[in-house]
Amino acid sequence: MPRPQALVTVDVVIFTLRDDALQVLLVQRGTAPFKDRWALPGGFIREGEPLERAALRELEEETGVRDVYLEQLCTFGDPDRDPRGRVITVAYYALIATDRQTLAAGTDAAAARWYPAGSPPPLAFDHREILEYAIERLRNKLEYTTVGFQLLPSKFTLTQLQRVYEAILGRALDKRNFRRKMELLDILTPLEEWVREGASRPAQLYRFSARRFEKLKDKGILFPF
Amino acid sequence: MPRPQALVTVDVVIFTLRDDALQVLLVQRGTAPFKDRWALPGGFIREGEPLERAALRELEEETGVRDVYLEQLCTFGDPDRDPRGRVITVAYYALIATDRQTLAAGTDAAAARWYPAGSPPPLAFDHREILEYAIERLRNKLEYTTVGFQLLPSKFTLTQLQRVYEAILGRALDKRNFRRKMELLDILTPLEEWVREGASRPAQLYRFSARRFEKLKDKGILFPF
DNA sequence: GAAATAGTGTCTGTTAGACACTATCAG
DNA sequence: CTGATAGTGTCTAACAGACACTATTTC
Repeated sequence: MPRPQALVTVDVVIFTLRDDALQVLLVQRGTAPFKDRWALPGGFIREGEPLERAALRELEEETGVRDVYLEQLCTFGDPDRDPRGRVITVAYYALIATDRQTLAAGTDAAAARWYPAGSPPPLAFDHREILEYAIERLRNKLEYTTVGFQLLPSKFTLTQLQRVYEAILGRALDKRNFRRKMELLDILTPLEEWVREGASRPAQLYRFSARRFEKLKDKGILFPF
Repeated sequence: MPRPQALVTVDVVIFTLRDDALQVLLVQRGTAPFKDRWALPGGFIREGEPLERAALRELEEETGVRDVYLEQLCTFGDPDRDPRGRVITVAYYALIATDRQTLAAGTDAAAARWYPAGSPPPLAFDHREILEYAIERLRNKLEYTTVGFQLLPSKFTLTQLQRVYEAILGRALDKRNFRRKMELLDILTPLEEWVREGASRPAQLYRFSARRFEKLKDKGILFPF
């Protein structure tokens, strides 16, 4: 029985929140195939390198950030997805907090840009498909996990948190209902700090309480959005 | 930059329901490594073969069934997960209806057996991990999709359907609440047929109505288990 | 005091979960 | 009539969703 070898890459869909919109990091390809096209950051795995570590490496090369939320998404392996031959890619997605989204000055990031996740430019390979799948997964995860907090700084206002949910879900949420649910979930710790956005009443800062969330999970309580 | 080639396999976690318990198909390995150990059905992808088609092929080789529910699970690629070298496996899981679970007479199935999914024998490679992950995924999917129906014949009784949910969720459900929810979801079509299990009152047969389910999905209504 | 955002409470309809008895069949 | 499984209804507590005004700040 034949055992064809394959090349293996990892691609990372790196999300962040900018201007109250879900955005994704894209890099412009410098070489063929798809030269000059935009693509998801990614590359070949190295000898002896675990898949997730390869994804973390690509992520750090492009953004300079570490310790971020990273999760495997799906594997794409159509025989003709890459004109160079049989290349199988394991896709990951990552969430970058708004206060950590500076791009690395490294060589790889020469042509890297944030794009609105919902309206990217034409993408190389099957990266459009990967991106759409990642958005859908993120939307689902938002409903029963706390991934949303990964997009915010450690201290945030309730309005900022609501913006995260609205940006990902793609619809407006009622302020009072949103706050009531957060109150009910009891996973936020209010801080004795306030911030002011322009000329208006200051907003109280909160911190995510992972410990309380663990208790909720044990009881099987899920998020209600 | 080095581009190490890798061997790519697919492994399939094939679930079915037997004796009111969730069971999984395992095959006994005939060759090293892990000779004589039980393992998930799977094997190397072929030249030009898409991943999902490879999984379907393995599935059919072991069970003889086609047209079953199959979904990609996760990809495992630790450098030392296979002593033969860098072997990356794309794991799938499949659901076989109780009335289609006859094993193929083919060569591969020489040593194939159903085992309770929760208490398998020692497994080769990292297959134990793959199996546990598949069970968790199935449990989650049960709550917001109709995968449960894939484990039943096209005609089934409400009690059979409840057994599916109980087997996968691992807990007893209240008969009246279960039936009320199914009634409410309105995705079952009652048939004018009854079956008798032993010496008792006959039970009405139902059929899953995929069309009504699609309507529910459009409205964003999910399953309430 | 005008503009801007933060923050707060009630009502209603739906649903989840707990709970026990009658109906129909074979032997 | 016994044993076995099918089938049925109510009450309560929790939650989702709709909805509008006051509070605090800058300029």
